[in-house]
Amino acid sequence: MENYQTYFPAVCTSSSTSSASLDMLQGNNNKSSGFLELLSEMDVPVPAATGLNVNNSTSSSNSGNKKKGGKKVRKPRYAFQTRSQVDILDDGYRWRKYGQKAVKNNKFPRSYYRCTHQGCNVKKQVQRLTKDEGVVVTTYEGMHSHPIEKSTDNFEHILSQMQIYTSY
DNA sequence: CGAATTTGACCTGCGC
DNA sequence: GCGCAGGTCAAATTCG
Repeated sequence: MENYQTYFPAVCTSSSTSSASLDMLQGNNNKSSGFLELLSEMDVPVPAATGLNVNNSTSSSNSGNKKKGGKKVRKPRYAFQTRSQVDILDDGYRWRKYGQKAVKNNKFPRSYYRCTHQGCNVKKQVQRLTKDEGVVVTTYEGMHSHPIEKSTDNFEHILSQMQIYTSY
């Protein structure tokens, strides 16, 4: 649950900015200092652990027994703002897309990904700024509890790939 | 043939 | 209470 800096070590060296929300990223506060911005974690109200609410009309007569420990679970979210032409920033894990929705302020839809590893409920969403087509905001949610499926050698390739797209 | 993606429907939280 | 916006699921489809 510690740092996710292992994702982009070369990038995370940038100073952590003040706690900014996604709304600021959407065009309001535009402080594009470098080519990447790391957002701090922020508390997000999470309904349940896995949140598997079956919306079945059949036998969905729940007595309303919702588990609540009383402790507000804050889910850390890490947002990366990247300059890239491609939305698929492969960080070494396998992701399965489970949704895509259009955002109000954005022309481009937001993609929702989920880690395919069993028991790993890490979520990721990719959003593109309507103002700058080349800017992609990747938000990670949760933490991985398993090794990367790909070799780190490939990771270097990814980094170089990012730089290639970045240099444009 | 299996796994991943697509896409519409559905649910929930929030504001008015 | 209703409507909007965001988030998720699940059946069908496509790709390897």
